[in-house]
Amino acid sequence: MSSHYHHGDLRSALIEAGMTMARAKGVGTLGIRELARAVGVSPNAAYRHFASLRALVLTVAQEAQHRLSRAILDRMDAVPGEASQAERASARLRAFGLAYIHFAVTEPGWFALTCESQEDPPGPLATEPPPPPPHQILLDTLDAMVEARVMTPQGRVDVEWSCWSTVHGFAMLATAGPLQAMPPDATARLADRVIGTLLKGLQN
Amino acid sequence: MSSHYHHGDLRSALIEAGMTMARAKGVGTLGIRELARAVGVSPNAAYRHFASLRALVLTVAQEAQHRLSRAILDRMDAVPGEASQAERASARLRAFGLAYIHFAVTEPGWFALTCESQEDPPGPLATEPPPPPPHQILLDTLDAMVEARVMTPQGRVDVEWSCWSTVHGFAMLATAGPLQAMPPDATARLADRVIGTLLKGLQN
DNA sequence: CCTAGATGTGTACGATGTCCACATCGATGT
DNA sequence: ACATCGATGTGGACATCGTACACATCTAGG
Repeated sequence: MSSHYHHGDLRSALIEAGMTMARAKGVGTLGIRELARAVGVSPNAAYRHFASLRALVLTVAQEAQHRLSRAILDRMDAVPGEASQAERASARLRAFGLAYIHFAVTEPGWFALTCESQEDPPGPLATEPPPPPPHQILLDTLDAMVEARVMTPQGRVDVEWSCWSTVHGFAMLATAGPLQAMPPDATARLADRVIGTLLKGLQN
Repeated sequence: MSSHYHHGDLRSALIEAGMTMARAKGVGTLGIRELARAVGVSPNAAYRHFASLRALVLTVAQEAQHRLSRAILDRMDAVPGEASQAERASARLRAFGLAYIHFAVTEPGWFALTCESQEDPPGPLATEPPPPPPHQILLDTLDAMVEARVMTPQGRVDVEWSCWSTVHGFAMLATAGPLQAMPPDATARLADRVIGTLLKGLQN
């Protein structure tokens, strides 16, 4: 019989199973055997597509990072055309931070995955071109701010690390730190304040 | 013979072994069997002192947090008496951030441990009284700033989260993120800049 | 001195990541 | 049409891990 001895697209199936499992039970629970079980396949089948558990996790992490980027871009593109280019540029930076934190709070499992995402040599690229990584989006957003004259070129130097530190740090505190227990709407309000003082520090 | 069948102070020995191992090989490598082996004792002996591996790790994490607090307090106390109370208060906040980041960069294994430190019910307290947790140190430092009139009471609201987000986020980027490869002195300079823009954002 | 509790040992079980040999399938060339 | 070969999936084995259970040993108090 032409049974399902061959799965068809095991690689994608494993990645997807990894995403659902990370979302449901956290990053640490990702395991070769459990993932293979979820897909209905022998544990060793996974080794035809990934060199090790670490490689699998890294690939899933890359997928999680893509979703983060898309969430950020969606929210930034939803920023209305403000009166001035300057206002719009600032509003887009604020949207970046809020989207980053919102993603972390609403999908903590996926967010934890994005933190594992390092340089990755693995397999074939996805069908659709990957979005730019969050870091690149941030750089572009800041460049747009100096172009809109809301930030001076010398004020621009190294500020990406201020932005990323603040936003990433808040996301950490909210998902794995002392803000874990805070209700989501309160977290969102606090995030808005924190990003506000960040923007104040960036002026001129 | 009064052999070493009983170890004497196995609990402390396990904690210390956990600290050295976390420092050398990272947090993820901490294991009951390996720690017991390092102390020269049967794996199950550890269970007389800790309910589980998780409990052991949490206890070691608490010890790491104490060292973080002491490192912060040391550096803050080394801040010289400035011309004004106001300058000194600001300088102490800056010292807090720099000490936090310096600890993370020089002892990444221990810093990763402090991130696991949650509320902990475990065993007997240490002989000497524990230092206040970093969060409390930060709160006191900020209160001193409003007392020194370098910050208004309404400006004080929620700023601890701005400070902690920035400093903790930078530490994360430097130890587990894209700044990992940066040479330590460059990291220190960048940290100084980032804390600078944070302080600018806190003004008034 | 003897007994009871605290502390350490040994064995065992289930689960995991990964290696190896083998089975099965789809495409390819004759 | 058919043999073959590479890609893909299976099964079994091994070392390691956390941890539970029964037992050994030491130390303190009556």
